[in-house]
Amino acid sequence: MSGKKNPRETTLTEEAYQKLRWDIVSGTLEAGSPLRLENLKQRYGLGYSPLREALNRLHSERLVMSVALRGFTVAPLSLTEMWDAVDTRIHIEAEALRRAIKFGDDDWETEVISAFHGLSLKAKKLEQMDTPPMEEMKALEDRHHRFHRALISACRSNWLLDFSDKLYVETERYRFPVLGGPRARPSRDLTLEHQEIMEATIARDAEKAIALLSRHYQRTGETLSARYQPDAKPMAAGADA
Amino acid sequence: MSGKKNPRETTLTEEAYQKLRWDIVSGTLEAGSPLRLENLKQRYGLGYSPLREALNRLHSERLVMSVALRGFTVAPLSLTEMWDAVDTRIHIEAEALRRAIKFGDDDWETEVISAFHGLSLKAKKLEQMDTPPMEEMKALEDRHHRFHRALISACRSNWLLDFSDKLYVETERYRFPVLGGPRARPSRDLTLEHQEIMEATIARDAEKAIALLSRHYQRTGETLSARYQPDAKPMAAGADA
DNA sequence: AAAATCCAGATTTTCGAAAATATCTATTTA
DNA sequence: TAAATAGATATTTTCGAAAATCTGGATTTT
Repeated sequence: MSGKKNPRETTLTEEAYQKLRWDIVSGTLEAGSPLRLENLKQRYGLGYSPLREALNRLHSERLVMSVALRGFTVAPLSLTEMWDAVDTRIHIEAEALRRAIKFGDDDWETEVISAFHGLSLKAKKLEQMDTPPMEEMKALEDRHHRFHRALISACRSNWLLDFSDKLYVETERYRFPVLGGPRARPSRDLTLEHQEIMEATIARDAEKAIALLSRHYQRTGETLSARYQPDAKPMAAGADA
Repeated sequence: MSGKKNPRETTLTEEAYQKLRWDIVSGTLEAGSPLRLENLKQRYGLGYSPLREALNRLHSERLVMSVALRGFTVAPLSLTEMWDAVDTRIHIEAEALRRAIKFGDDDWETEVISAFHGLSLKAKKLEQMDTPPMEEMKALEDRHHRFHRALISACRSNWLLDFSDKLYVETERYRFPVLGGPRARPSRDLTLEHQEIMEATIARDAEKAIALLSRHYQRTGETLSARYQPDAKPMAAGADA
């Protein structure tokens, strides 16, 4: 049932990319650790070519570092890099949201509402579970991404959308351990925050929607900071790298 | 003298990347045309692996399109894409320049001035030539990039710098045929524009510098539009793709 | 005739061996 | 002893053949 039939459904490069990406974002492959091709070949049962192509793609997304002739490593985590991603994301998506609110049509509104619902349902479901399985975490991530993408999807700029995606990937990595870690989501109602953003957007109140979205990201950054600061271990090299 | 000794100076992937990139940006490889591996293998005398890796890298920079199992093509040109790149660049670099002016130190100022001089000298030299050789064009491009990069180099955001680089590559492609084409640079003194930007920046007048930089990019967009509009042929598929 | 099926030929993708390069250890030299 | 050199090992990079997949045209079926 799981779809691993013989007739391949996609390229092996794509498979390698998805698996590596997940293992990095989820922390299975630790930040900073070297990615030896022989290891990966064993681990995923794939040849050199698809692995290299996947690693190069991940390099362009800044999830892995690469030094010519010296191979690949999982990109390090650092608070300053995290904040850079958060700040830049606010700058990019504020503009994108402004334009989406200006240009968005009925289909866009529908997609925003639909994505919000899909997200909040899944979030409620996961909240009630003690230890959600990986599959569910992944599904939640997908819906979260879909919602934020939907908000700005009508901005009519492929470049803004592209950059937003890049930054989503980056911040996903920092957010993940928080979600999975000590289930402390204190004094914060994410679903409410999403709902308020959604409502201001649909109401075409650009300034309010932008302010709410910015605050949403800002708070996420603060949560991550608080999470990492006390226990500096998981971070690669202090908060400076 | 040219450095093609046996002991390799860099990876073949890098070599493939540089050559392909240049051939695309300069228009030698026409927009939209297919990039068959067998051809490229002949053309550059390289094997499949380095070529594929280079093509994937160019794909992530949007210079080539890629469809799984159907190979690569040179990315099409379109006016709307060009304007998207220009507008996004203004948005990104305005913020980056604001921060650079805020944070920049003495070294930064020095680099900005130095880069400006390098650029204006080379520009003056090229202006006096009838048909500048490719090498000189390439050198001018490098200095032009160096100048614009220097302006924002002190912004303290790797993401803004990264995005700016991406957009530079994209716009370079559209700018190139204009430079090489009918040498009509009517009523426009690029060196003066650069100088004004540089001076406002060094004077730490953020608003003025941003306004000048934005206008600079805006005008470039208009020049390119005017260049392409009358003769719609060179564009890939109208102005909509 | 239109749609569906099947076959070459062309092209991409993948593999693992071979070449190139880096890294580590032992040995020599100053 | 410390620095320099050389050799052995580990790792990445590159190559071209083989496998998988697509494309377009001819043949068959409805």
